[in-house]
Amino acid sequence: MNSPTASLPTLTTDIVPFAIRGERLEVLLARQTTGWGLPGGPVGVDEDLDAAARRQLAEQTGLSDVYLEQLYTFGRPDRNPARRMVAVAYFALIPIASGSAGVPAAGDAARWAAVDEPPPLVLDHGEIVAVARRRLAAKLLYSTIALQLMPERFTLSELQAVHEIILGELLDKRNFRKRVLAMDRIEATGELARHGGRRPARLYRALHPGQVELIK
Amino acid sequence: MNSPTASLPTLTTDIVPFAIRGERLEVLLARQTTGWGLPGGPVGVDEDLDAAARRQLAEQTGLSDVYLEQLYTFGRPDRNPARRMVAVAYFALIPIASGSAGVPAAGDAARWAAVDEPPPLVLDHGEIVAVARRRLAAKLLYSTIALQLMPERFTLSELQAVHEIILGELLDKRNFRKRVLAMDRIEATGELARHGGRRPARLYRALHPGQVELIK
DNA sequence: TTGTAATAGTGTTCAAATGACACTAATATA
DNA sequence: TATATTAGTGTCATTTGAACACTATTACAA
Repeated sequence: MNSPTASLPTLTTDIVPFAIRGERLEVLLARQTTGWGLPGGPVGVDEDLDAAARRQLAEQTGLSDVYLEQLYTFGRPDRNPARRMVAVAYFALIPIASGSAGVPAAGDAARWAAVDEPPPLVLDHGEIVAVARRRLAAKLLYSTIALQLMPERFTLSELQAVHEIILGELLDKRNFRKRVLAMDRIEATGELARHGGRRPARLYRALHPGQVELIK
Repeated sequence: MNSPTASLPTLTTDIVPFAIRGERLEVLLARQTTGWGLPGGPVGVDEDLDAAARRQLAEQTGLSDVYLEQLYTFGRPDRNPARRMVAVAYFALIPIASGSAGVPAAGDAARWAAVDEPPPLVLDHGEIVAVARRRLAAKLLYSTIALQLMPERFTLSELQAVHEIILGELLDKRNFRKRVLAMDRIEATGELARHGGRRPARLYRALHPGQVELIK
């Protein structure tokens, strides 16, 4: 091994970028030399870990200004047969594309994949996705993390659908509304969402966008 | 852009070894050149992260076979002014010394300190201890993690005292017993603990020692 | 204009879990 | 044998959580 710091593992970040697309929870993958994997890569020698994750996500997928949370550090010596690498894993939550923009998935260097039917991923990235998914589902129940997946304005039905997709089960509409409104972390904007052919829904917004708060 | 073989941050582990001693929650510190800090140090180039934490804990404090859990990875570039270091932090839970043995705190290379009145620690180790303490308290409420701090046999009063010390509040004896027995993770051994001058208490043991299970 | 299809929105009731609360039992020692 | 000390136990009220069905509003088609 001829790395300049022979006694040290290479340190990288890997990011699991989640978004709700269509009726599914999906992950944004980045093309790598040996196949599809998570966005990520080496941490600069004077670069903050969070900053490295943000930079790599932006460089490899075009995504910026998203919610990012450190997940776990994966360091099994055999996780990369070629070279010892330790990965500080993060997950990112990307709001549902509201209207035009959508996610700027840079050409064919990136692609979305359903979390439930993922393609084979390089190294242990499949395991990292699974850990991230469990963490996300667990946090739904006692935090406002789901709001990070929503656009700036959203209906309660949309918010409920996001919960149902991540948890993989249907929720009772009345109980769900009681619960999220009792949290007191969203407010009605007074506007209505028109979607044609049906009753319009009230639009809500997060009271503290960008913040994830623990409930109870 | 940083190439993978450019200079790399040094990767270390730091361990927060908790134990209940006397009526307090304490942390075991290791003497370092610049003062007191957490046990830990550089990860070997082909060494697993968990294994590195275990090794360093054993080398620096003599402790082995303890519960170890990855906490968080601290990587602010300025956390060590001398050299860029990224620390994968763990916490360890050391059972209450039952009887003779006690903790083999290797001479004056190690010392215990109360978590609530810690001495000044090197680098950001004070912050790491605080994060670990919060995580420990949070996990008390929905897991069997407290059992890792107990000796093989213990009374319910002792277990309650451990909870009270970590949570920093008094608990109702009847409700506490109802709750821990309903978890169905400990069993009475049939033996009694004699302590002189008072009614003897039944001794219990963990049904699945070494395992930390989530409840509900 | 009226009917229909589609989604939005709203309370109550029962069961389960939680939290507050006080006395008797068993031992060692004075 | 009296006292001090800790162990051990049950009930009731409140809160929380889960199940459950109908009316309201719109766009569009007939």
